[in-house]
Amino acid sequence: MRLRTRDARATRQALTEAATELFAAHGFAGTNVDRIARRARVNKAMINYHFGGKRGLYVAILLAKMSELAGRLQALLEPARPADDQLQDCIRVFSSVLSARPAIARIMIREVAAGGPNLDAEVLPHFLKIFSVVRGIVERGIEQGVFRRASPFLTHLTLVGGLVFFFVTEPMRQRLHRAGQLPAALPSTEEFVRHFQDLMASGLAPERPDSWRSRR
Amino acid sequence: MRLRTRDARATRQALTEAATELFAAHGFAGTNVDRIARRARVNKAMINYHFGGKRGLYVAILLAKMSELAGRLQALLEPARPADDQLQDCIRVFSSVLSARPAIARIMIREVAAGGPNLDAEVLPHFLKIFSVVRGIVERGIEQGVFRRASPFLTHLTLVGGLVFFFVTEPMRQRLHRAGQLPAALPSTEEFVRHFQDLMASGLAPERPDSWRSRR
DNA sequence: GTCTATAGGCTGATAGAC
DNA sequence: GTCTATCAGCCTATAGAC
Repeated sequence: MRLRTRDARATRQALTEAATELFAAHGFAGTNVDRIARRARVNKAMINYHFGGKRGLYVAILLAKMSELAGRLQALLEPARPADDQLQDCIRVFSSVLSARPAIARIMIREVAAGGPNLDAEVLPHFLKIFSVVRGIVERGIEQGVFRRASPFLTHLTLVGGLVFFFVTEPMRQRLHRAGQLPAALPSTEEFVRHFQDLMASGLAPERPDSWRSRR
Repeated sequence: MRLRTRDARATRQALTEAATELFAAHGFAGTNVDRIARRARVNKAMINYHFGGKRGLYVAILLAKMSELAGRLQALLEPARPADDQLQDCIRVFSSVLSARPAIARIMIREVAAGGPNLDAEVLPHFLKIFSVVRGIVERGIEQGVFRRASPFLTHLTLVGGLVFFFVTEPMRQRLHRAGQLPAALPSTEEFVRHFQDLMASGLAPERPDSWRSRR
């Protein structure tokens, strides 16, 4: 009896992991349950038994990943620290979560590109939570005088955009790299994180006090 | 005879336009040829006649859009101007092309998320051309002393990432806005472009000469 | 909880008339 | 070039045995 429960957990996890990779690579419609089950080494009827069907499995993945990401980012805000430090942490944690499972970014961007048809009342709040984290950091940074006055929402979009894009495009970069068609060195995640932290930090820094040409 | 040719052109264009929207919204696998044909008010057998099938139509769209985008960006480099001005132009032109047809960004990001299985020897060069435009601007900016030393490739990724992400997410922002679930004002394309130009400009500006704390 | 077998719907492609 | 009719394959979901 205990063993049965344990097996069920393992079955669910195997299905989740296999489906995450396949949904990321081929999209929801492009993935068939046969392949998910084969990859998970599980009978395909288990998808219906445990998740209520292909879409149920997909939504469960969406919910689990977004709630993990939002939770980890929100934890950043608890210790009161300078906003510019929190911004660095935000980029680092966001990257670390996406880096551990690049599939998340690819699934999310597909979902958003479709207009979010599966982002229901359960998943949507996690999206908004991530925005509120970034907004909080930006607004406090402006108050503290460490950031210039920039739109929190637009800053959120460029921040998340830069991060998500890097991880969404990673598989293709690696493919081109292997094929010898990438006209640049393959950047590591750490290099990217440092680059992006620097870019956002100086991009949001207060205007230079010294003379600076005012072109455009 | 002339009329026949004219009709064929119109048929191809109607199919291309309808398919562009549907591929963007639902992906390649999530779009069926019946819907494309119905939306284009064209018989579905025309897809096979004119494009050799669903995938042929998809690849034709990919090629046309990427070649247009790459061509318009490359035209920026012809007049020799300061690199920071060219960067502003690059962001403006890129946004203007994506803004006129947001579907392009969504199709491209889906394709890249899949690892680029349809980016063949014909389409790939246009991707690389876009990179070489950005790289050229960054490298010349560093030479000219208007940019700090930043990796051209990482700069390319963050630049394109921020732009593409904005347009990929636009339909969802509008949906949330209509549903009253967007916790911020809906930003216009012009606002975004200005925000992003400012962010990249100060993010790439040379290090401040005056005293600046060296934290991190 | 797991597995097999199968039903039932949908889809892309094409043959052939015009 | 365009249209209709149709086929053959694939895909999700489930009934029912264990």
